[in-house]
Amino acid sequence: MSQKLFVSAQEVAEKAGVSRSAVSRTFTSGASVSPKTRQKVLDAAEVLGYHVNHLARGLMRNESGIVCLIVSDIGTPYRSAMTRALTQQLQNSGKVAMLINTDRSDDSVDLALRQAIRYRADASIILSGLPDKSITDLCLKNGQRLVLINRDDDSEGPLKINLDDEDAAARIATAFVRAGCRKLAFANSQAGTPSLMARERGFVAAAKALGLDVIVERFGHTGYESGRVVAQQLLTRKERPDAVFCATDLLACGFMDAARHQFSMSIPDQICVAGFDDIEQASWSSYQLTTFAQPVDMIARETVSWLAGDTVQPESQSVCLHADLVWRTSIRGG
Amino acid sequence: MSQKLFVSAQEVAEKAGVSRSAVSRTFTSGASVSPKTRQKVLDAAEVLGYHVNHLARGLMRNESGIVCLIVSDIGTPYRSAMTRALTQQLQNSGKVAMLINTDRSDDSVDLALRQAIRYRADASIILSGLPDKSITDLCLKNGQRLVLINRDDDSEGPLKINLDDEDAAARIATAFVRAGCRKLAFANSQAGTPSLMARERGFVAAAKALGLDVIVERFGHTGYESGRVVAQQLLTRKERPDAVFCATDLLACGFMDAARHQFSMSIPDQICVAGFDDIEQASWSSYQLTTFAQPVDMIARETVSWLAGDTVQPESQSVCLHADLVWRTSIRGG
DNA sequence: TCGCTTTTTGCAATCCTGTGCAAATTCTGC
DNA sequence: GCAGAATTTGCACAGGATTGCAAAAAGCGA
Repeated sequence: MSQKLFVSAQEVAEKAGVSRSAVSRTFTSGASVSPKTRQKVLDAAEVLGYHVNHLARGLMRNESGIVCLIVSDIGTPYRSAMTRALTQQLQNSGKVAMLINTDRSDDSVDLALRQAIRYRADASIILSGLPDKSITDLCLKNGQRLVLINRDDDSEGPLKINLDDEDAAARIATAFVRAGCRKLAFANSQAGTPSLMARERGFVAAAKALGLDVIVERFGHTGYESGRVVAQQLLTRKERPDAVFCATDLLACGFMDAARHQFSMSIPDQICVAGFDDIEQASWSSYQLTTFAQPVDMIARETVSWLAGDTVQPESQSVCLHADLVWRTSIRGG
Repeated sequence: MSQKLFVSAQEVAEKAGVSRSAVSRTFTSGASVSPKTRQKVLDAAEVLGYHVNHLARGLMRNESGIVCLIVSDIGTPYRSAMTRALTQQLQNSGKVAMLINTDRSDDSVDLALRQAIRYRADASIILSGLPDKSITDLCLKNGQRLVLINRDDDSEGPLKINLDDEDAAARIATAFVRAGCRKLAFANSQAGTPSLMARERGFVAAAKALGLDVIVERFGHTGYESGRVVAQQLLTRKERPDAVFCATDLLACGFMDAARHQFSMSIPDQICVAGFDDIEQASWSSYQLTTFAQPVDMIARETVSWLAGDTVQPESQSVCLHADLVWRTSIRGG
C-alpha cells in the first residue's frame, strides 16, 4: 500500500521532543507556549511537512471553517462575479468556501443544504432558489448561519440582503420619460424570482404613476437567448415600444443584438434600453448599456462581517442596499 | 448559550433503541444491518434531523470527499464555465468542491494547496498558476491527487490535461490564408501561461511554413480591455494586418469592438478575426466569432473519472484533447 | 537561597464516526 | 425441536485534534 498517511501532531511531538499538546498549542492562536518549544515544534513541523488537520479540529471546536455557497448558473457573468467576491472575502476572513451548484429547482437547494449540514458548514449562503422551511429551520437549529442574497424571504433567522429593486425600477422609468419615451416595455424571464418580479412591479407602478402603460413580456429563463426572443415578441407588434427595461443585463444584451441586427434599429435613437446587474459586458462598446450596478463587493463584505460577528443582532437581519445607476449611452440624454 | 449542538449518532441510537454501531452501519453502504433495525434507525434519524458528520467520517476513512478547485479570475466566462462543469461532475460522483481563488501569483497557489492539505482534500484541481514542486510533492506524498488543466507541467504524478493548442493555431493560420489574408497578426496578453504561448508559437510556426510573417503584440492580462489596447497597437501601424488570431475570446471581443467602433473597420471584409475558448459571448450576434471550443465538459469528465479510478495508471497521466473549430462569420468564406 | 507568583507543560477526557472481533440472534433443513 | 450455518449486534479501539486541570518549571524580589 503506497498510500502513506498524513503526518500527525503525534509524530511532530516525538520529533520535537515535546508533548502532543505542545504541538497543538503552537498552532492555536492565543494558546500558552514558550517561544523555545514553539520554535522546536515549528522546525519539526516544517521538516515533516505537517499541517493541522482541519477535519479533526472542526470536530473538536464544533466549527469547521467551511462556508457553503449555493449557486445555480455559475457560468453566468453576474453569478460568477458574486461568487468571486464572496470566496475572496471569505478567504480573507479565514474561512473557506464550499461550492455547490444547483439546477433551478428548489429541491436541489434542499439537497445542497443537507450537504452543508453533513460537512458541518459554519454557514450557508444561498444565491439561487429558495429552500424549504423545514430544512432551513434544521440548519438554524444546528447553529448554522444562513444568508439569503436577493431572495426576499420573510423568515426569521437568516440574514437577508436585498437591493432597492422597486425604487431602481422607478428611477429608470423617469429616466425613460425624461428621454422622451412614451411607449414603455418591460422584458423579463419566466423565472419569477423575487428580485426580477420586484423590478417588474416597480417599473409598472412607476409608469402608471407617470400616466403610462407598460407592455410586459416574459420568456424562458434569464439569459441572452431569452432576450432575443422577447425582442422578437416586442418588436413585431404593430406599435413598437420606444423604451425597454430588461430585468437583467443578459436579457438586455440579447435584446439589443436582436433589435440592431435583426430589426435594424438604432439604439438609443429609435429605442432606449436599460438593464440590471452591470455585468462586465454591459460596459463593452458594443452595448454601452445603462444599467444598475449590483454592489457585489459590498454584499460580500456585509455577508462575511455578519458571519464573523458572534452576537446575533435581530435588528440587522435584513439589509437593503442601494443599486447605483450606471449611465452609459443606451438611453438618450443624460 | 443558544448554540445547540448537532445531533449525533449516539442520540439517534438511543431514540431508536439500538447501538451506535447500528446507526453507523445504516449509513454505510455495504454494511450488515437487518431491514428492521435499519428502518428504526432511519425513522429516528428523520425525526431528529440527523446527518452523518462528514468531518468525523473523513477522519476515520482517511478520505474526506472534498476536492479542491484552485482558480484565478473566476469571474471570467471561460473560467466560470470550467468551474461549473467541474463542480457539477464532482457532485455527480459524490464529491464536493472546495473553491479557492488565487491572484495571479504562484505563491497564492501554494497557499491554496496548503489549505487543501489542511482539509485533507482527496484531490486538487489547478486551473491557474503553477505551484512549487516542493508543495506538489507534499500533496502527492500525502496521497492527494493532483490535476493540472492547461498547465503543461512535466512533473510525474499529477494528471495533466491539455489541448492541441499548437495544432489548432496551425489550422486557423491556413483558414486565414484560404480567406485570402496575407498580413497576419497574433494578439496575446503578457500572462505568458503555457497554453497562450503554445497558441502563439503554433501560429507563428504555421505562418512561417506558409511563407508569412506574423506581427505579435502582447499587452496586460488576458481580458477585454487588453484586446482593445492590442487593437490600438496593431491598427495604428502603417500597414494594418488583415487577419488577427487572438489568444482568447475575451481579447478577441475587445479587439473586434475597437476595430469596429474606433477604427470603423468591417469584419470580416477588412479584417478577419479568430479567438480561442468559445465563451458564450463568442456566439452573440455582435461578435459571431470563429473560435476553438474548449471541451469543458469532456475535461471535467476526464478529470473526475481519473479521480474515481483507484489504480494509478502511469500511461494515462497526460491527456491531450482536441479543440474543435467553431466556424462563424468573423472569417471570410468557410 | 528561599518563598511566592506567573507561565508552561503533560495528562486525560472529549468530539463523532468506522470497523474487527466475538457474542448473540436468526435462519435453514430435517 | 434441534444442530449447524449465516446473519446481526454490541463492545471497544482507532483516528487527529482541543482544552480544563493540576503539576512542574520559570521568574522575581529580597
